[in-house]
Amino acid sequence: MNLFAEFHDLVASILQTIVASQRLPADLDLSRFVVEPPRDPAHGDLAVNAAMVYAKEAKAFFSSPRQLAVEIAVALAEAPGVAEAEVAGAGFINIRLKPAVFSRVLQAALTEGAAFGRPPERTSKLKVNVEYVSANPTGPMHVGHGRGAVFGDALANLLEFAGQKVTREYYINDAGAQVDVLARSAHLRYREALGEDIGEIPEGLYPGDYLKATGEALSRTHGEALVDRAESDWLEDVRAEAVDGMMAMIRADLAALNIEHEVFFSERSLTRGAEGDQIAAAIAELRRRGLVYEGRLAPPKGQAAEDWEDREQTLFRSTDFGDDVDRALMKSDGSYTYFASDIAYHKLKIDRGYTVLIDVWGADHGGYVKRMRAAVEALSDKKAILDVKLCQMVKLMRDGAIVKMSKRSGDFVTLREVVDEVGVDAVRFMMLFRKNDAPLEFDLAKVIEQSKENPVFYVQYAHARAKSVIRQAHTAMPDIDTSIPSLVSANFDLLEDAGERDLVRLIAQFPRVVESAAFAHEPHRLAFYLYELASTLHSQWTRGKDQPQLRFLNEDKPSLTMARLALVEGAAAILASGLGILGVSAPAEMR
RNA sequence: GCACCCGUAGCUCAGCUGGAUAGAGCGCUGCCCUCCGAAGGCAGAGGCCAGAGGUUCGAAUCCUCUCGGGUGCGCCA
Repeated sequence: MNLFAEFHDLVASILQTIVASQRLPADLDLSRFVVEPPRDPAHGDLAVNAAMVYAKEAKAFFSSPRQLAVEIAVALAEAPGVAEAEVAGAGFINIRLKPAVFSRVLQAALTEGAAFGRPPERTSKLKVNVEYVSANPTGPMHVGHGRGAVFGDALANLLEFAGQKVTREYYINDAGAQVDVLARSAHLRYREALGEDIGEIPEGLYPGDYLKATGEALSRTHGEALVDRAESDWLEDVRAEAVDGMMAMIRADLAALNIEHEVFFSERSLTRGAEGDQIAAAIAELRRRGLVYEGRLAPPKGQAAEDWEDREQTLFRSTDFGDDVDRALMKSDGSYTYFASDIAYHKLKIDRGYTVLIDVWGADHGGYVKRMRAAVEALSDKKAILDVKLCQMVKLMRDGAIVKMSKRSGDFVTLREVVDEVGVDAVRFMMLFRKNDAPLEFDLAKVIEQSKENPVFYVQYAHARAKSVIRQAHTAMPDIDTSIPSLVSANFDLLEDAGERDLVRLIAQFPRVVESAAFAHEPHRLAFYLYELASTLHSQWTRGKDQPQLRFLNEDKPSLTMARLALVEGAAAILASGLGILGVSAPAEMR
C-alpha cells in the first residue's frame, strides 16, 4: 500500500467532483499536484498543494487559492482515516490522520514484507533496457567501472521493484582497433609463455600482467603453431580467444559484486551475424528518413588540428535533434565509425520493443550523449526515450590519503582488489550513497569501520539491532509470540511516543521513496532514505536509555511490547527490503 | 571557442519531476554510559543556497547572463 498514492487518488476524485460542477476546467491535469510529508511534522501527516497548483484554473470560480483549498479540505475531512484537514499558508491543505491509518501502514509493512512498496499490478509495465558496465574487453575493471556497474545494477533492481520489465545488458566493444591491440599483446604473452624472452612490452601494447594467463592458454591450445606466422594469419583467432578471456575475467569480477547481465551483446556481431550487416541496415533506415547526407564539416575549434582533412563524408543529421554538429558515420578508409555501430545497436534495442533505454556511462563520455539521443529519437519516431546516466569519477582513498593509480604501467588498483579487501556490501552501498553525477570519494579504511561514520555499517547495524531486539524479547519474555500474524494483531494505538510515530511515518514513506527514485532513475535516494530510517531507529533505541519506559521491551506491559516489536519488525523489514534492492545484505547480527 | 556536469554550514554531501522556518554526517561547544547491543546519544553554534536579472501565488530547484571548478570536443572507443 502507498499512503501517498491513496490520498493523491482521493484528492483527485474530490477535484473531479468540482470539475463536474463546472467550476474547474474539464481537461484539468490531475497529476500535477503532490501529496507529500510536510516539512514540519507539526503541520500534520500529509500536505497537499493542489489548491495552489490549480490557482490559475480556479480563478474564475474561486476568489483565492485558499477558497479552493477550503472546499477540498472540507471534503477531505469527511474521508475515512482523516482526523483533521485544515488550510494553511497560501493554500496548503494539511491532513492529520487517524491512528488507524498508521496501523494499516504497519500491518501492510509486516504482511506484505518484501512486496511492500511495490505498485499495484494494474500499473502498466514499461519495457526497460539498462545497459551498464560495457567496459572494453582489454583488461580488468577498475574502480570507476565498478561505480557504473553497481549503479546500473541497483537501478535495474529498483525499476524491477517498481514494476517495470527490465533487461540488464552489456555491450561488448569487440570490434575496434583496441581489440587488435589486445590480440597483439596477447600474442606477445603467448611467445613469452613458450619460453621466449620478450623484454619490455613495446609502447602501444597493453603491458598488464593479466595477459600472461591468456598467453599461456594460447600456448596450450596452439603449441608453437602461431609463432612464426604473419599477423594476418593469427590475428582473428588470437583476438577472439583474448576477448573471451577478458570477458571471462570481467564476468568473474562482476559476479564478485553480485552482478549478472542477462544479455551480452557483441559489437562485432553487428556485421558478422546471421542478420547480415546491421550497421548498413541502420544507416539505410536513417537514409530512408532523409537524415543521412554527403557533406563537409567545419574543422574543430580551440585545439590543434594539423591533420584535419576537409573532405566530403557520410553524415547523420543529428543537428535536427538538438546535437551541435552532424556526425560522421563512415571513416575515410570506408569502415564504420563507432557511432555508426552504436546507432545500429540502439536500433536493435528499439526493435526488440524497449520503450525506455538507459545507458550508464562514465562522465568522460558526456560529449557523446546528444548524438546518441538524437539517433534514438530519429529511429524510434520519438516513441523510445534514451536516458544516459553519467557516473563521475571515484577517488580511491585510504585514511584520507589518495591511493595513487597509474594506468600507464598497468598496475592500477583493480575493482576486484577493492571488493576483496572491503567486501561487496561496502562497495555497493558506498557507490550508491552519492548522486551518480557527483564525484565520489571512496575511503578503503572508513568503509570497514564499525562506527557511525561508516554509513554501510550504520544501516546494516540498524537491521541487526532490530533483529537483536526481537531475539532479546524471547529471552526476556519466553511466552511471547513474534510471528507476523501475532505482531499484526497488536494494538498499534499504544504507539504514542513521538519517536515511535516518527518511525511509522518514515515506514509509510517507503513506497513513495521507491516510486520517486525509480521515476528519476536515481537509486541514491533509496540509500539516503535507508540511512534516515536507520538513524531514526537507532535514535529511538537510545532514548530507551534515559527513559526506560520507552524501551521496546517492557516485561510488565506485554501489549505495549507487542506493538513496539511490530514497529521494530516493520522497520527491519523495510531495511531488509531496501538494502535488497540496492544489492546489499541485511545481516541479522554483526557481532 | 563550443557543449555537458557541478557550485548549498569550516569539510564531505542530501534537498523527493517549483512548496511552508534550507537538512544530515564529520569537525567545534556543552551535557549523558550499572540500563533492550555505548560499535553511542541529546542539545547548541555555524548559511546572502557562487553572483545578477527574469518567470509566478511561491525559486536552492525553471530561464538568461556573469564568475569559478570539472569533463569532453574531427574518422579514437
